[in-house]
Amino acid sequence: MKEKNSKDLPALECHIPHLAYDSVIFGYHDSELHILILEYHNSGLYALPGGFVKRDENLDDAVKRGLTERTGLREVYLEQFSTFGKVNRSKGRVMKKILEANGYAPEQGHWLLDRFISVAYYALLDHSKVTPVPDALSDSMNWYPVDGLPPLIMDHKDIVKKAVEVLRQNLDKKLVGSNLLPPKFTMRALQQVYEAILGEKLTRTNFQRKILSADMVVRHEKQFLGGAHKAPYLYSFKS
Amino acid sequence: MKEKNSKDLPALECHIPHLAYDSVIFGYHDSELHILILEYHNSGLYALPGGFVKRDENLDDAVKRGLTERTGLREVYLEQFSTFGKVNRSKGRVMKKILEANGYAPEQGHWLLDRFISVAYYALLDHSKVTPVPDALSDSMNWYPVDGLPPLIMDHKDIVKKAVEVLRQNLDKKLVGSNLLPPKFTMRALQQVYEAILGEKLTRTNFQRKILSADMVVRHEKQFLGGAHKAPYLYSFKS
DNA sequence: CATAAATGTATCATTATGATACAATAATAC
DNA sequence: GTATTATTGTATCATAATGATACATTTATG
Repeated sequence: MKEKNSKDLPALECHIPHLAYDSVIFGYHDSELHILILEYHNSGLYALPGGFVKRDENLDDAVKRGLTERTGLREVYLEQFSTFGKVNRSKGRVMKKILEANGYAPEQGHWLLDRFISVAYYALLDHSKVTPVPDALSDSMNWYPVDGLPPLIMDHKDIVKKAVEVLRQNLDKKLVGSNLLPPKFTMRALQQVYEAILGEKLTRTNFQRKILSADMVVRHEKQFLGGAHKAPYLYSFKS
Repeated sequence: MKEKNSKDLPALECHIPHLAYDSVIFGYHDSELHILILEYHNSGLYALPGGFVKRDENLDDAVKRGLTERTGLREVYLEQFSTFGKVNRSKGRVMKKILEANGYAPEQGHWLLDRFISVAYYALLDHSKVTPVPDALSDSMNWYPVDGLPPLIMDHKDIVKKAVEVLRQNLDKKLVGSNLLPPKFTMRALQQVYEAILGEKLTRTNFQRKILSADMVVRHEKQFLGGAHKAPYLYSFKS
């Protein structure tokens, strides 16, 4: 493979050095919570989708920009949850391997091989609306169940772990369910989302009582399709 | 005043550019929650104590280092709570004014006048153990009640607001009280800490029941001093 | 020694939560 | 058509958590 010029890589002049972001992008399908994971070209390395912050760009906007590029979606629910700043979290070695596997030969001291502090965000989105777009260095970006992730580079496993913890904590405070489901859904679907996030079974009747008494959903017409049983109502989130 | 040489300022070579931290240092006294605030020399400007991260230093360690320098304490309870990254949060103007008021004349484009992303931490400590040490640019560092802060530079007011929100959320999950009080304390003192943090009155008897049933404190001997009333027990936190 | 002030505990009412029961109903099998 | 089955929506009971109140206790003061 012909060596590519480093000029095709993100340029230091445009970006804040030593600063990156990583996104834990949650989606729900098949009764499981999933995350989007990048696979880098020719390297067998897996990572969270992330990126860099432009010098004249708000941190939040950089993350939104990356998210839109990778998923095709705008207006995604996004929350910053932690910043990872250990010296040894950055591995110049790993980054070099990824770049070389893509045909680049970054010179010694290239800014992408430096130490990076990473601000971590999680996103919640409707799995069915996403068309994953891998970045320039990656073969593919695919959904993996949270409990069945491939080995990830650097500290990305820790980042995911923390994201899940924070998501669980926020489950009752924020409208988590509303962002992972289509606009209308059954009570059963919502319960399965909660169970997937919490990793435990909930009692159906008490869950229903809790959701209804929390006054967070409105009830719509009944849904008549497939299932030898009473038709469930459809619900949607308020506001 | 003779102009000082910029070489006395923190050097770019040693530090990660565009990255800072700010600390919201909580202490409790006089039934109120207080924060340590710096007053810069000759400028009438007030700010949270903060600093920069060395190129070979863990982010957490940089914050601990700064905290020890400002308070004289080691082993302080410290928690990262948010990272502030808006482009317009940094004000080169303000930083320039502070430096000039200290006799420095930073050249155009000096790194301290750049845009900064700031990782915010809060600390909890025993007010009586602290000896505040202002930094090189500051006249003084003093305790201010959270509800009576002077006007702060840049977005420091937002940082404090967020810190208080997170502290309130964490109040029941983490051992907040144990870090703001001396090792032994009365139930009344603990209740006052809770009330100061939450900004609301609690029912004494129910608070006592809650703390005792949470199994977080051990009871010691009674305290016989000052007060025309039944002597209270002293308690201390477990673990 | 009576008083005032605050403490430690008990108890009642109310609310929230967990567990169980049961009628209603849409698709399927016959 | 009719019985069957799986799931839904709701009600209800028991238990736990929380809020409100009562009261005896005890320490310094006058």
